[in-house]
Amino acid sequence: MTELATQNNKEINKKERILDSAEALFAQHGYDGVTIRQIAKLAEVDVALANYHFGKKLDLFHAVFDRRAQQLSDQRHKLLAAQQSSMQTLEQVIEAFLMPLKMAQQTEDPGWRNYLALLAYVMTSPVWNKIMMSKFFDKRVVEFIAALKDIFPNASEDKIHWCYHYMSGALALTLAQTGRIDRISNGKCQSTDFDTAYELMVPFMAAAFRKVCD
Amino acid sequence: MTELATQNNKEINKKERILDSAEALFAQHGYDGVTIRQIAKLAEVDVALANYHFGKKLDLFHAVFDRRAQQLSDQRHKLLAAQQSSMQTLEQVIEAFLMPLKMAQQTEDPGWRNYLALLAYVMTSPVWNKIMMSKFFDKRVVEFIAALKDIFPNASEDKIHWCYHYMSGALALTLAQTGRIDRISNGKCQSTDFDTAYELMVPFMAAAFRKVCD
DNA sequence: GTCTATAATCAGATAGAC
DNA sequence: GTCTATCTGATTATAGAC
Repeated sequence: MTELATQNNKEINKKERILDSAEALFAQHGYDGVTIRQIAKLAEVDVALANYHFGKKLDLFHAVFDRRAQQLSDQRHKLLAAQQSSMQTLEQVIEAFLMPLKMAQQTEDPGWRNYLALLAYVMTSPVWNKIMMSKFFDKRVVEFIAALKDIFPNASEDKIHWCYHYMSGALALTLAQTGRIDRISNGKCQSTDFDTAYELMVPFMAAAFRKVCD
Repeated sequence: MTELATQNNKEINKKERILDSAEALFAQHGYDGVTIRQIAKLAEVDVALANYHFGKKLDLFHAVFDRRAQQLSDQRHKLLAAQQSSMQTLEQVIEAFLMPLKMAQQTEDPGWRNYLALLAYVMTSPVWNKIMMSKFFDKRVVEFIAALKDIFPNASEDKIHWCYHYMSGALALTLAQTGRIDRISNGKCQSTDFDTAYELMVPFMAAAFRKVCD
């Protein structure tokens, strides 16, 4: 747990430290697997401070989720809109959808990696998905689906949606960083190798979409 | 919560009812999101009974996970071994890998659907994945990867592993039944439509594997 | 803003009667 | 096997001093 607290955390203000620590712990153990006390301990602040700044535990969870969601969603929107204005290849549309995540995951800030693991948790949870994903992300997915419809004007909507579902699952597992690919491949591949993860995902998904939607 | 308890549950013995209820609740809310008391209430048994039969909460969780894991793993092994003995197409190998899940999810028994949602929870959790997936499932994945290596003898191992990773993610999200595809497609697709989910997944994944591994 | 102290609740686990 | 009762500890949340 201590290794999650970076040295320079000490310089950031306490409110941000609470968000960072909550982000890291919620991503690892889920909402119910984390206590305010654990968060406060990791953030090296008093237990009562989380409540003072964010109110109830559930409010803190939402605050953590929302903090980077807007930023991510905006970036996605911008890239997808830029694509839609001109004729684009399937690969470019998929890349535009994945780019913000790839960028976020490759940044120096470990907070972004924690956040994306949290996003994976929310995406795959039957409970949280319904509550949280419609706030920021569903809109962007609808835009992505629209771009796909332009590329596959003759495909049935069902097929496009199912294809997106498969891609979304592959993406979620990548964000989650479970370490399973490391284990199964005997260390030949790493969950943290995002370069490869995104590089291969684009042709993989493009070929798959074409097969089903063309 | 009450709707999860089926009428005929009343006839099954209490030990099984505890497992069934724990399975349903753990799948929905995760390990930490469920209390022994909730499980007992749903199973309509006394709180102390769970402890009597299964010991600690963590032991109960393992008991739930293990109950159907062996069965699933055996079926997968049988189908993959049958495939490997003769030359097979990529589609057939993928289908052999998915078949046991498809069958389980399509059965009348809602317990199997709950179990597969639990499996998705374990697969996507950084914590539980490391503890639980190696017990039964990693071995079968290695067999599946071996079959893929036969089909793509010239592909680098890394690429095969990453492709499997994407498929595994798509599968996990399907098992999780989050209801997101229903929401995004405005009800045109359903998370519970496993016929379509598996029917489209085979050509989708086959084309994707070929693109990356050929 | 920060911390101490505490209230109120609820968790897991078990002892012991039947 | 089953249930009642209870112990122990932890948790959220907050009131109030500084």
